[in-house]
Amino acid sequence: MNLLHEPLRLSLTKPLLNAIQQVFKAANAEVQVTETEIYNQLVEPPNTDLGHLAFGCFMLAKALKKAPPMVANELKAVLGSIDGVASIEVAGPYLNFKFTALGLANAVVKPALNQNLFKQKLSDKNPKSMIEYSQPNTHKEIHVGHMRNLCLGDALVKMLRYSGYEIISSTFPGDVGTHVAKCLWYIQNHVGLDVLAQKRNDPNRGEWLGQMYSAANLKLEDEEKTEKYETNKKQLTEILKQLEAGSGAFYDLWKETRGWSIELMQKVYKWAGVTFDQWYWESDVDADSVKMAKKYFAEGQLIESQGAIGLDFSSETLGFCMLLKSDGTGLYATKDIELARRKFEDYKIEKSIYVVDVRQALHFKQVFKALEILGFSQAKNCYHLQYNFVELPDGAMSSRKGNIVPLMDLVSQMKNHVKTEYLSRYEAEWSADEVESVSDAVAQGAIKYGMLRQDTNKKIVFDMAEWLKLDGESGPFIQYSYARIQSIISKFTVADLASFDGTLLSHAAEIKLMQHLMNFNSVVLMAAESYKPALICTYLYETAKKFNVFYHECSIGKAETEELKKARLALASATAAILKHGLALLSIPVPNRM
RNA sequence: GGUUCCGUAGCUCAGUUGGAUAGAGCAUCUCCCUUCUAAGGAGAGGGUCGUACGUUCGAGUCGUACCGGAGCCA
Repeated sequence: MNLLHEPLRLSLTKPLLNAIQQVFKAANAEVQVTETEIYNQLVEPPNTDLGHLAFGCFMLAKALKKAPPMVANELKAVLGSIDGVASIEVAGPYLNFKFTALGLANAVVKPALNQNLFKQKLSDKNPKSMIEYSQPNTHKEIHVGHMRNLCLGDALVKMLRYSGYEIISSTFPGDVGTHVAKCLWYIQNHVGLDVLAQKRNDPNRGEWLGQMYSAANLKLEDEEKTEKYETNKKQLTEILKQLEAGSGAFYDLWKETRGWSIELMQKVYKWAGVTFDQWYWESDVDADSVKMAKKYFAEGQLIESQGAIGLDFSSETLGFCMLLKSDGTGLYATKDIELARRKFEDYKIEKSIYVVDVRQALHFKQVFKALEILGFSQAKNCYHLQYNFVELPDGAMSSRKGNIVPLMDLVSQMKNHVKTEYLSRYEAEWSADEVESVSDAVAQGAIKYGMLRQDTNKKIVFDMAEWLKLDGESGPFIQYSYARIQSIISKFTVADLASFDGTLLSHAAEIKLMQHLMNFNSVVLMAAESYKPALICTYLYETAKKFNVFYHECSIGKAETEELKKARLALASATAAILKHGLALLSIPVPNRM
């Protein structure tokens, strides 16, 4: 299925296959096992003292009708020596392999130094895919909850591209709907257009708009049971009518203020380092989606039920998927079907991934089912990557209720915290520009790592005080290790690093580090194909931890010989390269010092 | 009521697709800066993997039922 790409695992598969064939032949048994299967069954032992890779003999034992330890012994007897392997030990049902320092160094330190490690194509099946993520609404403020979506989508795009997939990234902001009407209604009736005019020159006009939206909701809720209710409702309906008609004072106001929100989105995307290949707008698919639904109804592909038009999936426990309300207007599902059609046609994609929170699970099941019924063969390759939401210690976040933490607030608090707590000691030494850029890089590390480290199906409780703690398992921990390596590299320059002697890297800390480094591409591929950026977070954290042990136990500056110093420097540089490439997959930059 | 997800150390979470002695961080308690950045390292304590059956050589991982929490639908 997947290309074999990890050289040390690969070096064991053929000898193991030969040995297995011999053992089976001697037992007059039929053997059916491939190199790929052997490759996939090579696991890491619980600790490095046992070995660097292990092969469990359970399956073979079953086929041979013998006890696993016996099979392990038989295999060892016929295995002979393998290039780059220092020892083969039997431990119960396991065959444990230890590599030589040179074998490890050649397999991972060299290719990391010359960058070849990062140029491998990891997967041979790479359907052209689109990843849609970040669907913020205009006229609302972007908060920390949106960041989880942004980080997930962005990391997936980068991980899959790294693995060899052709990926188109897209975003689908919601720039129409009742939230827009509410916001404009509040400005018109409770703030005044003169205040709005002043806001034209405010660099934070996008944020202001979001605050107006929250204020609008509070006002409307307050007045819901008063005599003002009917008036408010009428006014909102009028605004919506103008927006739909595409003309009138509110339509002009919408066009202008929509731009303000888009500015805010772009500010956030720029900070996060995110770019989209394609921007789809809800306002753009809106009208066409209704036309499309009417056409399908005319063709007899949809059914009518109590005045509404749609598809009945109740036999599949998906309920009724409404596409046209009795007043002839469309719904979210209508738009998503039209949007999906455009994605298929515009880009000829085979696979379509949606990064949207778990609350939309039923919605996407219905949409994918509808696409299938309507004859889109790509429907079976539509995938909803659902993640659990971010909430505050006192409950769910909601722009409607106004209890949100605006993303840019978190960013500025984080940057200030980094400056005052950590960077102040460099004030005399560093330029203001460097303090600024390093604090920003660390803030990105803290926020993005924090959003990605947890599995997608677990919710994140956002507590500002907790997020500002930057020790232990965190993005900055990894960045810190990287910065230390850069510091060493700049201090001890060695000519012709690539010619280091790998046999010298025999210290336990060096072996453990290399043994871990060799898994980089395997972890990235697994993370990419299972849509789990958290796997890369854990891997990089472990890498930094193992480097720190090496750092404390194996001095580079005080190495006994120049050759050993060179070899350790090569290992440190290779580690830095892996940390940098790994963090880049999570869109986290690395500072040269911090 | 139907349906999906979650339940692992005091707290927040990992657990390589069923394998070796269940691991990290935070918090608590000890050590280590005249040595390449202490945002670091070494060590200690802390577990009935929600409960009960079942599947098998083997279950935190798979199945069934129940308990508790969350989401969506009606």
